[in-house]
Amino acid sequence: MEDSLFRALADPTRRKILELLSEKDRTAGEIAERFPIAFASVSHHLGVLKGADLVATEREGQFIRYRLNTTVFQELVRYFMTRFSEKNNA
Amino acid sequence: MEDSLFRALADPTRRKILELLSEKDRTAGEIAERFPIAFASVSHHLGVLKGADLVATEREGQFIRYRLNTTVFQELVRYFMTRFSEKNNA
DNA sequence: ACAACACTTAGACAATTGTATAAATGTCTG
DNA sequence: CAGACATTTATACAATTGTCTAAGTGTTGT
Repeated sequence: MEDSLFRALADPTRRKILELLSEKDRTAGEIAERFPIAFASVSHHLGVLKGADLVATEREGQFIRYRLNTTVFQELVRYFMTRFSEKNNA
Repeated sequence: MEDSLFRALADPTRRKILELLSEKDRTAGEIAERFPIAFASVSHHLGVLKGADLVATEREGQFIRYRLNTTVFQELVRYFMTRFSEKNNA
């Protein structure tokens, strides 16, 4: 498991971004307008999420659309389940 | 989901400690001797893990025994599965 | 080519964090 | 109770991080 992955998840703004993306894919601007911080700061967070491979991007004209990389989340769930969680949960 | 939880998981030393505890419960000293950093530093990490409720402690004479709190890991797995992971994984 | 728009990158700064050493707390045994 | 042992807490400091403003890159339309 990559260190960058856990570091990326450590920030609440980034987790909020991931939750927004779990609803549907969104452009950088659509994401940024949801937060009280500067667009550039959100862009920085998006870069961190991308560096951790938690999201992927696709250019759409002027826009850049972000989407969740569900594969990484599956690996994460597997990591926690196999190592730390007891086997008998509902 | 608590912010402290994700912050606690962000450090590689702390994740290593959790992996050690997933094998079996251990005292602070048994954990500390596995790392190249000062005992006090490991103790600090243990405090962070405890603050995030990822571990629990029990005094045993002079020793303090640490154990994994598997409940929190189960909640974590559920958080990731319901929000982020697609449903059709093996 | 130019201007407007969408977004990222660079540079600076304050806040947080990981580590160290030193001091403190708690427990056991003679 | 004194001394040894196990561990935590206090304090300090360098490294990392989140945020900002300003500048840069890429795309569209005139």
